[in-house]
Amino acid sequence: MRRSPCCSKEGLNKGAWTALEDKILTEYINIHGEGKWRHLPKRAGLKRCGKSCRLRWLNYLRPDIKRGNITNDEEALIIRLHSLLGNRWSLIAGRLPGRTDNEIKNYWNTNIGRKLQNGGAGSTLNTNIQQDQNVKDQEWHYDKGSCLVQTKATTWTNKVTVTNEISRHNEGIIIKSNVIGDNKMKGFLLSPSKESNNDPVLDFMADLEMDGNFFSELIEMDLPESSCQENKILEDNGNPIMVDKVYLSPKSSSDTIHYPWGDSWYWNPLTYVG
DNA sequence: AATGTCTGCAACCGCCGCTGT
DNA sequence: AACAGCGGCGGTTGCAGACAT
Repeated sequence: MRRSPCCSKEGLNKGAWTALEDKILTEYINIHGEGKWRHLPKRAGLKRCGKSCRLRWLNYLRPDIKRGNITNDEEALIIRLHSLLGNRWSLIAGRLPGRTDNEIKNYWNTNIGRKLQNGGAGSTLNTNIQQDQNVKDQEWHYDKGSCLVQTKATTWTNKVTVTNEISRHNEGIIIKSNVIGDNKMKGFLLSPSKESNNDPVLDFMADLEMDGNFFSELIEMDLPESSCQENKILEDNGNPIMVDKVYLSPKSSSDTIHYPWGDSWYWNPLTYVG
């Protein structure tokens, strides 16, 4: 059954907002707060759809909106996050304070996407973008269960508990992890290779079988405050484990997985937390 | 100067998940 | 369990200004 429109379209203004409309909306929200978008236009005296009011507020009028061009750092982060999350603009925007999903989406479509299309000789692409071009050139196996990035946003806040059992073996440390919640992840992070043991920070090989949401949601996890420091993730008993690098490998040697980030993937999840 | 084309981005649209009944 | 309302999301559109001819 088809839903009715969010509000009657009869007699409503459309298109660009006027300064007066902005003023009315801003003053109303400053007094009454956000939410109740459906009823807001009538109560505020605006001839606008509730959705339109919400969009205008979130993308333009909100006081914490950051104006100005996207910086190089922000662009690099967008590219990196996009390689992880795909077109989940709201999640990406959530990692860029003051930026909106609409702004990032527009920026991607008009700048980065175009650069990627033109990527190659003479372009000003930085390394990240060139890597992303390589990503595009690779075949993804979206639909074969091998891709870890989903395109649909989900909300998964405060539902997640990561427990780690650490056992030391001759070959190093094995961390068994599981995520308790609606999303399932099972797997383990293997010890650093012997070759990398010069690094005081552990390199882990990951052999993971997990829900496709896991990585994107891991970014969203509310880790304990202390876990955000010095690349530490807390064990159950509260002792920190140093985790700096995670590499992924196919679940079995027979799998042929082309990860978007290349054959192996460097990721410091705590970069994005807190 | 006039006209056509391109670009950036604000805004709209339709779909979806969550929640309350 | 089924339904409806709401908020949120991503894709797309359309317009205004910039730029090219």
